[in-house]
Amino acid sequence: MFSIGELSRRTGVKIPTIRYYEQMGLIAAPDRTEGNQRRYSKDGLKRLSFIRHSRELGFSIDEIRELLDLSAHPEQPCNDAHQMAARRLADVQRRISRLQRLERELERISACDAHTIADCAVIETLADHSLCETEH
Amino acid sequence: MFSIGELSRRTGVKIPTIRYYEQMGLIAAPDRTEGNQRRYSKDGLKRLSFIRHSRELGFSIDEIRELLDLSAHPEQPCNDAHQMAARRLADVQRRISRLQRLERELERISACDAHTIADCAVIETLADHSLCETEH
DNA sequence: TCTTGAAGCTATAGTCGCTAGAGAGATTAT
DNA sequence: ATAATCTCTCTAGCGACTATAGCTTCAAGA
Ligand SMILES: [Zn+2]
Ligand SMILES: [Zn+2]
Ligand SMILES: [Zn+2]
Ligand SMILES: [Zn+2]
Repeated sequence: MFSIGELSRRTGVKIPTIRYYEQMGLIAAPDRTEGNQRRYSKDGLKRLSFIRHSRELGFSIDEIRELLDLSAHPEQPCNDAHQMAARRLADVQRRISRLQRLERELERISACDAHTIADCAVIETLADHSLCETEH
Repeated sequence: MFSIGELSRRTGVKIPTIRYYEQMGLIAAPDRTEGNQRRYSKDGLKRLSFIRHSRELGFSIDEIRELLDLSAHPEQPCNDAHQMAARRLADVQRRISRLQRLERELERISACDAHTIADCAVIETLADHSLCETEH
């Protein structure tokens, strides 16, 4: 049985975040001591680790709720899980390409060799998107 | 003189967002008609376009405030603007590499060829980060 | 056993950058 | 004149936390 602080240390999830997850119904309300403090089991630790890892991979709270439901039914087919991973992947790829376009523009404007604002490529570009090479 | 709706159409910034920017002090409160409706000038249009483009390139509201201040002083040196662009670029690059690590992991787990949750690589990986190839 | 300091409790509000809705008043076109 | 569309203010909500205040409980050392 761990206190919330120990659970936090073991999972890397901050204490207020653990309480927030409890409120959101992602983790069950754990048993309490006589003095009303939360005490977690190994299962609680596993569940929170699953949540943390899913968050790190970019799943939303709602998606994690679904993933937790899936993982509780080992005999079920895993198509749904595959679909969710595929959606996540597609989203990550969209973001990457958007950021890469930004990267190109920022590199371009960072190459400004003017000395005053009046001629600065950074300021000029911000004022006029048609100076950009790509859409964003 | 444009109404807020016309300003919105011309800049692509939604009406509530324009009012929000006014409240945040990014744009000055414009003149009003007798009936209390906002009327914008060409200058207002320019300023909002600058803001929109800066947002698209990823600058925060606070950074945009600084950039607008800079652009109002054409005779000043532009080092500050360069520094801000460089910080933005570095941040974009950090995000890209983080997303690329996620992309690799998501591609890996999406290659699951199991049929049930019990053996599904997606669920297994979420439960255990040590199955990952990279940090994230 | 007592004391002290760390840890935990609840409840509320704040973060960022918007976005949505209600209910009223203004403007424009026919 | 009337109807359709716009605009007004104000308030609340989004997601995923994070911070603060004021209190109570726990655990370890004297
Ligand atoms: Zn410059
Ligand atoms: Zn641009
Ligand atoms: Zn699978
Ligand atoms: Zn991992």
